[in-house]
Amino acid sequence: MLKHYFEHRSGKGLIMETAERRRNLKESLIDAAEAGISSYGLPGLRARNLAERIGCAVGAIYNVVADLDELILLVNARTLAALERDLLAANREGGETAIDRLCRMALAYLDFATTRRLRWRAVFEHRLPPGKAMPDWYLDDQMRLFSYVEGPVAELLPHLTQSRRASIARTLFSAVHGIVTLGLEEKLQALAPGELREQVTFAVTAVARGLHEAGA
Amino acid sequence: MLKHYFEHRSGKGLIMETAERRRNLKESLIDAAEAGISSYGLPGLRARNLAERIGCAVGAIYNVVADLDELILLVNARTLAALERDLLAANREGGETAIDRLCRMALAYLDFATTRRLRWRAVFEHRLPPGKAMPDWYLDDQMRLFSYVEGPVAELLPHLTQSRRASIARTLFSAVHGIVTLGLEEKLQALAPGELREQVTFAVTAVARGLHEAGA
DNA sequence: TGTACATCAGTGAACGCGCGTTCACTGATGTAC
DNA sequence: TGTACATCAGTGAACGCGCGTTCACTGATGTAC
Repeated sequence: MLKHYFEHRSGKGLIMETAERRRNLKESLIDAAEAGISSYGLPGLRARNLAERIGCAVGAIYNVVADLDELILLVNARTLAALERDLLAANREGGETAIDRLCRMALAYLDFATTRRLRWRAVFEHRLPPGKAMPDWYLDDQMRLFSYVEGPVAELLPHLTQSRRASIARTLFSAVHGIVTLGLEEKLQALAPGELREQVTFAVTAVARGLHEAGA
Repeated sequence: MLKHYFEHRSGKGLIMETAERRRNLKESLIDAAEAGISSYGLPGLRARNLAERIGCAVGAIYNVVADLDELILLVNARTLAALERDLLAANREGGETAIDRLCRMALAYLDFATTRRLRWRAVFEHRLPPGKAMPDWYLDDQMRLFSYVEGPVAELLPHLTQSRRASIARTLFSAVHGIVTLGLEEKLQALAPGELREQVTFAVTAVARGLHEAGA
């Protein structure tokens, strides 16, 4: 039946009209959700709001997405992907030492979090209701971020086992995450803009030096 | 008028009957709020819930507290005070090197966060509505935590300026905070219990060594 | 000490709001012949 | 190509819920004389 449909219409440029509209709707739904979160954080994601912004009825949302939770996950996945790009770029950029590359990645993380503060925070603040479990693809997206730090770490300490390297990469990532998180926390006394950058590079180089010394 | 009241009643053991009941109510209100948050996080704090738990009417809450937000702040202040005690104890405990003491404090932080996970998380998750500002006493409570790290840091690097020392202390604190936060995040792949402890001491010693080398 | 009055802690039903989600309906799009 | 029918994307009013907060009321506690 579906095959027949394909054959029947192929070549007319009208294939899957409605399926395409569906995709477009989903796309602009995510766009709108992203915009809302970027401006107001997770509370900026309201069904009626989204519907108004993309010009559809509230009910239409549920043709394309099961939940608002699913929508948040989709937005967060985008955020993770964007961060991933920035980290990769920072890692590739130049041919300096591993420590330099680690610093650049850490600073890229800081920049990302600074410029997309609310969207970035949503990744950590959102929690699914008690019953539901995170889909695997999302968990993979998260874990992959840690792995980008492994390259420079391996270069710095070539004789590490795989699991040890992964552990150190995660530690390094988490430490930078903490400095960025508390540094951007407006509940705390604000840091001078440059000071935060300095703290990040300082911490990364200190750890790296300490590692190097310990590894030797 | 109030004086008269004091004189009139003094020595009867009935002084300030109602004021005392008020204090008691406030106390058990905070207790109940703390219990709710400890079990269910911030969503565990509901007016009707609290009233039921302490056996009073919903309205009574508002005789003693302006807001549920104020109540959350009071609970968080308690949490910060408890953490403060643990950190101080860890700092005082023994007479070893500064690095050892830093590690013990970091581990104390980890233990605290582990055993009081939801209550601890509430400190970071709670946000006041856009209009309201954090009271100063609360901000002080938060900033004071950073300062406990300064002692060992000063010992490690005696020639630092005051502001540099404060900055390094904050960085160290934040790094540990990040490792603990992501390590306990159940959204992420769980770490083996011992591995997290190892990561924390590892990071602290690495930074301390790096610092020492840089300072020399 | 006793009495008349004032205060205000404590009550809990009711208010008001915001929100996610549903569902009976409609009409445009797609299908079959 | 044309026609009758089926599907299902899209609609938006309505449902249902949970919640913070209020407020008219009551009675116990405190005050004045």
